[in-house]
Amino acid sequence: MEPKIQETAWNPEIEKQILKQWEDSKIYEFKPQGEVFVIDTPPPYPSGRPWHIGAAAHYAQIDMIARTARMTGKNVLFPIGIDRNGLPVEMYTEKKHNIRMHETDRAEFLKLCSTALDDLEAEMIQIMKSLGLSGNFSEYYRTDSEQYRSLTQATFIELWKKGLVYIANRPNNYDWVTGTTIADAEIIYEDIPTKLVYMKFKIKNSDMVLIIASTRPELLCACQAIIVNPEDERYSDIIDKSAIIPVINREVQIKTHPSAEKEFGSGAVMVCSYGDQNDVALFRELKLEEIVAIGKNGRMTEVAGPYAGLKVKQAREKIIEDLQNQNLVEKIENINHRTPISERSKIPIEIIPMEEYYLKQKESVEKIKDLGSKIIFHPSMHKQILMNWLESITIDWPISRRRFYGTEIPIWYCKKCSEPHVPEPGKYYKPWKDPSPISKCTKCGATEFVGEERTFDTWMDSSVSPLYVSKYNRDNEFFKKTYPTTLRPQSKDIVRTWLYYTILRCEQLTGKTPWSEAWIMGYGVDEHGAKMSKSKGNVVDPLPIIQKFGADTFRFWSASEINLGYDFRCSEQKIETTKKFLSKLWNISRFLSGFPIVKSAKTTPTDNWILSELDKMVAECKKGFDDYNFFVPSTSIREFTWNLFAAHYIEMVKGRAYSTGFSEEERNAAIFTLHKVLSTLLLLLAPITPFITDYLWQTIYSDKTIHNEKFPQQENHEDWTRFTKPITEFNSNVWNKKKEQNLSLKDTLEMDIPQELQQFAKDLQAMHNLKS
RNA sequence: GGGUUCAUAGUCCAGUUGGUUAUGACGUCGCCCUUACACGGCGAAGAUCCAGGGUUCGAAUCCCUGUGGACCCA
Repeated sequence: MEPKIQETAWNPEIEKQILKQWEDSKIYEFKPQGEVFVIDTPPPYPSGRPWHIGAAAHYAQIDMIARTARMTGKNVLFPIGIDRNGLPVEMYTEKKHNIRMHETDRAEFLKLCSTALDDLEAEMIQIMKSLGLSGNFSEYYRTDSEQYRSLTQATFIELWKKGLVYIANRPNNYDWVTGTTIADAEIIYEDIPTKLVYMKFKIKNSDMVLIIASTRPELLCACQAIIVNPEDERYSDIIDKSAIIPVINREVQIKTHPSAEKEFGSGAVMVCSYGDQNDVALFRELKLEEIVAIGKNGRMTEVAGPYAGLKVKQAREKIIEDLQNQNLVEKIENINHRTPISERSKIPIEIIPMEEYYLKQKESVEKIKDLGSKIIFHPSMHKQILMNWLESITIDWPISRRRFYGTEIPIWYCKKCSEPHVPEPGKYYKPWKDPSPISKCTKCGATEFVGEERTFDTWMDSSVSPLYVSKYNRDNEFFKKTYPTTLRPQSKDIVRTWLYYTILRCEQLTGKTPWSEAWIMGYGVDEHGAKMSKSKGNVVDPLPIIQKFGADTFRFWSASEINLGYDFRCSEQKIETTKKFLSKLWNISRFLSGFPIVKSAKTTPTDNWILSELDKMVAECKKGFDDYNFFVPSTSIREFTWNLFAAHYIEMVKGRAYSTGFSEEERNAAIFTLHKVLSTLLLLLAPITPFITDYLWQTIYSDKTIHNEKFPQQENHEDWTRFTKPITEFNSNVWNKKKEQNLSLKDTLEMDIPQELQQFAKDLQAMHNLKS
């Protein structure tokens, strides 16, 4: 019989035809009936080229989850989305066009951002498709679409009406050159040479002088406390006493706090509003009253007295001069200070109190701990990241940003009394340019309004993704069937942000957890274990790799390289060697495709042995699939296929399958078993390598796709695995003997079969051409 | 500074509730066209299981201390 497969190697070009077949037959379409499985897919952010290979591997794995669920008989909703809100595209656009956001017309700037995103998005979608993702591409969503943004706004309005949003004046990172609050993510740190000034503070009612070192003497006027380490014996006498601020001549109290390092400067630290983030924390903790010494224009305010109106740097020089003139400086050291710099304007940021909107979260913490404890984490250890974060929440969530490319905060203020008004939910509002939908102020009755200009923190959008995919507020029937969703897959670095904020928001809106399971992945790092970055030049572009080796190779590499929750290494060489396994599978199939399909047979001991090993492997794989850990099935399938099935079983039954010296019944048993093993392997591999398995399945076993099949179940065979070791060792012995005697493998050899392997004797003799 | 996590051949990785000789792959070296596969087969070399201490009849595995790395937060 001619083999149905002729080619000697799998050709990844065939993937394109299979992809088209899947698309045409719509085999992955979601039906909201029966048991549903809803994935809250992370919408990737198109922040630049190339797309991170770790992200591509991540999506390959999410697809394996979707396919695993389908093969257990579930209807799977696997949405595809693109995240398009936020800072990176603004920075990308500024750089690309050499413009500044706040100096550009807002509508014009938004258009430039949108175009930039379109280009990057097109490439991402193409990669996702060619990876074979079985997601819903026909209605992929964008987080900057009218529909998505109106959901973000509607959920905000809902929370506003519940009284969960408030305005507060709190310290924020501020870039006075571009005139905007900036997020922590926009801050870079640089070592900048600066003067560390040792200043003399007099202790009240005493002759003692306390030396305090600071790089920010211009903030003396905003000093509200002095702290020393509680274990610092040098200062134990002056705790709770008052010191006189030099030049300013105001009293402040001396307190103890463990954050004062004995070794830095003199060990005593002045706490000013605000020199750095530590000051912010201390002001909050010690309940100090802030003094705003620096204005939004980057100049000293009136509280600075003679220094008012000077720029920070000028004020610093002037006050050092004055201190020296009054003999209040002990010494000045030139040091390199790790200084927070605004990434865009490259100037040191200032921390200035700003009025922003906050979403209440402190009062939800206990509720979220409770919900969080019920969510199943894969792997379970990463639940700890969430729990630790919940322990450390001390302030509410600032949600307003002075940015352009984000969802607008839907608020209009009365021109007369400034009362804020939110519109009716359901529409997408742009208060910075739309006419007010509010006609009359509810407080003073005035009829003129001014729109809010700020946008939301981008996590405000991202945190409603489960509500968006399950059509909250859009299709109640659909929502009831699909929410809470089943699974959130994401990477571990954003547990504290995306995962946490999603639980918070969904709890506030629906009272329920957004998903029952969370699947947390590590990062893709380079082949030496270092983080990939453009500046290091170690970024691996996934696109040429997928084109060169095919999606299945990439996917199998991803499955067998990534142990759930741990970081994984990306190297082209490793991906290349993975391809060999697909070759092996291909050639096994090619061999088997020459034999007829046998539905049942009376199996021999050799057959029972491999079927028993197969059964063990099926059980092993099931464990991995249940935990969405594809490392487990991919490695156990590879080992079984290569080291037992191909190396030993196929060799043992080749003679029998070709029927040389065996009965028809024995022959059928071999062919039956070969097909039984191969078809099981294809089904188990289908979620991991969907292309090659579908091709082989349709060539050998069926005229239908493999992707509507169910997983094979464990059959609880009689356990023959105790023979594995003796069989493989015996084969090895024979091969070694022939090698020692310089024999070819097909030459005859005189050798006895050991007693324990007697029941396999006929196959073994045929395999090695043994004579006893 | 707080937290999470990791440490096993040149490289990557497995190792269930402690139990004979520590798994597999890549790479290296040697031999081999054998009625699926040279993108293959067979064989070989290669490990103080990070260090120190403890528990135990017995530790890669459990406990403590330390060292080094990665990441998150401050």
